[in-house]
Amino acid sequence: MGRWRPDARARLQEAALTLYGERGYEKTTVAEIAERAGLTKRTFFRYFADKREVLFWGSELLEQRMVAAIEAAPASTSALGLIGAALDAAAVRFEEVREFAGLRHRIIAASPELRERELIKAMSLTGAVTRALRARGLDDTAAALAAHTGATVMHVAFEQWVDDPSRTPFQQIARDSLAQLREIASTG
Amino acid sequence: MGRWRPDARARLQEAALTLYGERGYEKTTVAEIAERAGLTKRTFFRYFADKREVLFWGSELLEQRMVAAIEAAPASTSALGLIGAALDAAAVRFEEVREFAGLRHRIIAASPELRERELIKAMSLTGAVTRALRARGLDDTAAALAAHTGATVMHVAFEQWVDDPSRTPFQQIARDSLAQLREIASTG
DNA sequence: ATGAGTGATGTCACCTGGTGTCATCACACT
DNA sequence: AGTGTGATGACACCAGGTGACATCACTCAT
Repeated sequence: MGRWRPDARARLQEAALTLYGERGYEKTTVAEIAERAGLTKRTFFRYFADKREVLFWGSELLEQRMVAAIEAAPASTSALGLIGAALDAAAVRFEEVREFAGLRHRIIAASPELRERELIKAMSLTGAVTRALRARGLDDTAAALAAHTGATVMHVAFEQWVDDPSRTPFQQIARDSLAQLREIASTG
Repeated sequence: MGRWRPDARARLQEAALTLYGERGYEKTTVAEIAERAGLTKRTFFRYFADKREVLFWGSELLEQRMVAAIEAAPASTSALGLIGAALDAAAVRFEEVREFAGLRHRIIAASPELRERELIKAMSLTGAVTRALRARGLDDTAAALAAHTGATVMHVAFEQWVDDPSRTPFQQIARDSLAQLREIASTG
């Protein structure tokens, strides 16, 4: 073993998730998280900008994958087709973290402070998707509308997926939701 | 004059707006705001739940007025017509506070922490509008879609209105934006 | 092998947001 | 005159967050 136990960041994340789950976010102190990870409060703040961010580390990865999926789609793909590709990429990521997704989601839902943070992350993601769609030739309005639509579908599908006991894949739920929305849009 | 100078809340709001504008949100302490208002930090927190909330007090009023407008619309009004009525109500409110709107908007835009708070307020508003639309007989999906659409239009129109030197009324900008969206939706 | 970095961590002091608790005191009401 | 009452002040305290500096195992050039 090296000088320090490795994976300090992962240990902090795990400790935080456990403690937030056991006592709730507000009743957990950063010092407690750090102690459980065998570190100090100061080190916690070297890895995470604040007490909330420990639950959101890795969200850039989701963003990158969705943007990459949009960039990689065939040239003829329609706007909603691009959204579909991005949602498929999100599905892959979600399945990777399914183990923690339910607990994490419940923790966030229970705290206004964490919900605020989640919202701004979602906005950031929508902005990135909008830019990726513009880069694919969509005009500003169409890109923004499509990105927001994708965000709505992702949100709805996630809620359905996250605590689904039958473990239906996210991809399937998202595709169904998107198809449903297509129908509403075309018949309304 | 009574025992205390009246309008403690308004004094705190004004002091906060001024100081946030002069030094920025993060470099202003609550103690400074309170002092400028002739009060103490403890009293600040009796009027406002936290340092951010002082900029958002009154947002329930906007919500109430928009919901009331939806409730009061003629029975035959379409979904987008209800959104239009809600936007008209918002316009009235915005013109009432136009004097402070620009500064307030710039302060919020400059601080991630304040943008988080603004987002959650917007979500709360969208939720209230969704419920009001459901109460008017729209099904869940249609209500949510219409409310989100309204939120998008309001956001876009607000950005255009808030620092417009020619002082175009919000109502006009919002109506134009909504009409534009109707066109996009019907031709797309 | 050795001595000078290097980088992750610890230590400590500090500021500020936020809260609980009790004191104060002008006013109102009896 | 006496008794609330309600807005405010005073004070102590906790926890999130930061800056500055110390530590110390490891690396690498000489």
